[in-house]
Amino acid sequence: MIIVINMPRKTPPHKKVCDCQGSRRSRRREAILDVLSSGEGHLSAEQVHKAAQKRMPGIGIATVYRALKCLCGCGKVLEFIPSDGVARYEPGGDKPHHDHLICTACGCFTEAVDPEIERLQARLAAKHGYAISGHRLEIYGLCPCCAKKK
Amino acid sequence: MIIVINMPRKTPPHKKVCDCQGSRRSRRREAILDVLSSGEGHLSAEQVHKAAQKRMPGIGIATVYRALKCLCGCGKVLEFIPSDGVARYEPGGDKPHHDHLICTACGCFTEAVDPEIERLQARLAAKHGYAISGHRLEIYGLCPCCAKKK
DNA sequence: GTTCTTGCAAAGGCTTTGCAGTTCT
DNA sequence: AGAACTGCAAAGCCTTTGCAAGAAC
Repeated sequence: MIIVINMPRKTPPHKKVCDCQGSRRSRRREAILDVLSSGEGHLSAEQVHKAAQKRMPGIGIATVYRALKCLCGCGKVLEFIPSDGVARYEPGGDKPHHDHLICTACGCFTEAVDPEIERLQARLAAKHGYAISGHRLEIYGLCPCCAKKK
Repeated sequence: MIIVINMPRKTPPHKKVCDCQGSRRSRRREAILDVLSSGEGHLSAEQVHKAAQKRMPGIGIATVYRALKCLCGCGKVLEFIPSDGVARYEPGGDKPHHDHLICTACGCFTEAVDPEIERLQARLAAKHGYAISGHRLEIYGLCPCCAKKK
């Protein structure tokens, strides 16, 4: 099974993010995790923040970012960064790997996976001498709803 | 043939970028295009700027960004945004579509393409009712050089 | 009491934009 | 002349960080 790995972002690795951190019970983190678990997924940090504020008024955006980093480190949340450069978050861990179909009209995300593609990716990597550790596939187009409207 | 399309970035579409613009002969734009054509490709805007300064001392970063946008609009340059969120540029137009293998150790880019994967992507999109307009595939791992070093 | 977490405000990195001056046609 | 291009500095967006206060263990 292939795990999606994002390119290293700006965060330098000298400041540990979630080795033993993120372990304390905290209402905000629980709220954030709850937002992602019960929500539609693929939320931006800002969207997570807004949703979390309904459950935890006063929660700050910095807390959201920090919690998301921790939760990503623990594997409880998955971060993925599409080509608009804005990170999206979804509940992780138990969820199997998947790629994304992204609607260029409404911006919605659909999860999809094709085992054959996964296999061929591994083959392609091997062909170029790469020791594959992850991948990211995004397919852009019109979702069924938006295609119908046109 | 599938063309890679990036998600819309922040630039709102009300300000036209390259309909009839970018047409004037300009030493800076020629320098920028030259950098990309003769260089190794996959350069960030900052790298393009640095290289362009050698040919055109005093050229500003804003000029580089504006020129790149124009050149992308004209198809002379391709922009692609990997998961670190920093745009990379490569000469476009005549070049056939390709995906990228990205080394997680040294950050180098390798171009690759597998027609079968392209086909399966189209199939996957169709299966979900998507009218596909583009895609982006990045495979992460250790490049042959870096793998050998470990 | 020690360590982790939080809010706020400030800063960071990449990119875009306003403006006045310059260059091209 | 008129439109496009340019450099500079300022601003924008998303994200991270320093700090002092608060909460968890």
